[in-house]
Amino acid sequence: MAQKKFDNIYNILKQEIYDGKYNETKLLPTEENLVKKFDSSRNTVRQAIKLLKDEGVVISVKGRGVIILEKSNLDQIALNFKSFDGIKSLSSSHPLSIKTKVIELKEIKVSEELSPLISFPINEDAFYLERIRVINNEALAYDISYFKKDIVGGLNESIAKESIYEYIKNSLNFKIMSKKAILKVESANKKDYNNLSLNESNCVGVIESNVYNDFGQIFEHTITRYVPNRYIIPLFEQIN
Amino acid sequence: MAQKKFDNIYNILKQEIYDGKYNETKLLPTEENLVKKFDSSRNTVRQAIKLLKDEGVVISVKGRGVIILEKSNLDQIALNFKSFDGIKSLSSSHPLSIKTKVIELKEIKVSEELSPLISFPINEDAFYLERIRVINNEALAYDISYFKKDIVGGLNESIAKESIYEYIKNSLNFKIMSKKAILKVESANKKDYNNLSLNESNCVGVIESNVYNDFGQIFEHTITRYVPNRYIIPLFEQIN
DNA sequence: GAGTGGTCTAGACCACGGT
DNA sequence: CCGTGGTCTAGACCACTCC
Repeated sequence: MAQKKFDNIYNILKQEIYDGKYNETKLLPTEENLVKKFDSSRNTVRQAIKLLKDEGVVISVKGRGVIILEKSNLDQIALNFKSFDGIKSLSSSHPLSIKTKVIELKEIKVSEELSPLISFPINEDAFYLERIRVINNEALAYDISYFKKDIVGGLNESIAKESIYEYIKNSLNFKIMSKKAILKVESANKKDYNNLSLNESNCVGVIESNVYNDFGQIFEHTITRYVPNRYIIPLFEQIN
Repeated sequence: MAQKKFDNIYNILKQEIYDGKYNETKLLPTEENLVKKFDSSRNTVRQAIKLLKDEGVVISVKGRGVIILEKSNLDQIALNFKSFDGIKSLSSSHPLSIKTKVIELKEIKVSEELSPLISFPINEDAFYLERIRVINNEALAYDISYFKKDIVGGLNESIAKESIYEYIKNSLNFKIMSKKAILKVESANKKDYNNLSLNESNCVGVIESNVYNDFGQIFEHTITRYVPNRYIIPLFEQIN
């Protein structure tokens, strides 16, 4: 399943936790015991534990041990949230018919005013792309995206209609490495009323994000605006 | 400043990056060179780099190096976002007058219906607390919180009016370790209209969170509902 | 092929929690 | 006091990038 040793240990421990193997103590075996159990070094065991910590499954407390977190109702909701650009549709009980409608795709030069808003240099050649996400015949979200032309090369409507990320993964010689975003609730504007199935609502959720490639360059800036009551975004925070 | 060696290295590197020392290459020195520079082991250097990665300052690519991320307009906004329960007020140009108004504080027994909603066991003794956050005379957010009585002990109105977290930190024998949350946009309900300065808006942002102590126990469940156009929540995601 | 970060090992001492 | 996780060292080999 996993060739990396610490990844393998991580998976086994996660499964064992899930199966309730440590329910009595609510503690993982000590690192020393895990070293023996998996015939590995302590560093490797600690890497596996790090993964569990990052995921919110355990915390480790010096002098006490590695403690399994109590179950939360938020866990289930936040599970496999990868479905739709990091935000998860609430209507996932039925198989979704997700359609992407391309409203506009054009080439632009980044203006002085636009530049600070999207973190692209002035005069950069870019694609401007506007898309609506229609789920089960409701327009639940739309995106305004900017892509740097010199990084993504050629974009056309058929690529934009399918997955641009698939296109990047399969056809381009860089990788998508990280994403910075902020999240807001805003009053709806004219475009929102035109594009979205807002019903009586007069607000939208807004996610504004920059996406980086494996050279540390921003190649995409996207503003996603989505209707209320349909999406959730999972968060996890470690204190200290 | 920092007694931990890797913390010290992290701070120095972050400052150097900020000062533009590596602007030409957009690369940190190789790990081997950092080992020499800081007279440390490679593991220690890698821990420092790990901190920079977690913070979205660099990415590391095998065979290429540790790459400094291009600056994003979202960085500045997301900076020091610790101000208000993890969400940052947009009106931070002036010093804020944040007041907390306690609406209700009572002891309850968790019912069968409530239990799955807040991840507290049925019949658990808990405090129910309702508070409004008034910022510059506007009611911008309110919280409904549940605290496990056997963990937080005694809560009273004067504690609730000030910071409960300060009370925990100073007076109780456990630590706050992690927080799981989800974020939604919802239509406003009656309570929202009563409690918040919604103006014309008919939606609210909702953050629902569980907070853990250093025994892995959930001791708090809070639902925060806040007005549109006033808050942002920063997000950061590493791919792979 | 040379240089990079990723993984892994086998030790050591320290700080903290619980007894 | 003992056992725990936190930090740190000094090495090794591998997978990947780039020339």
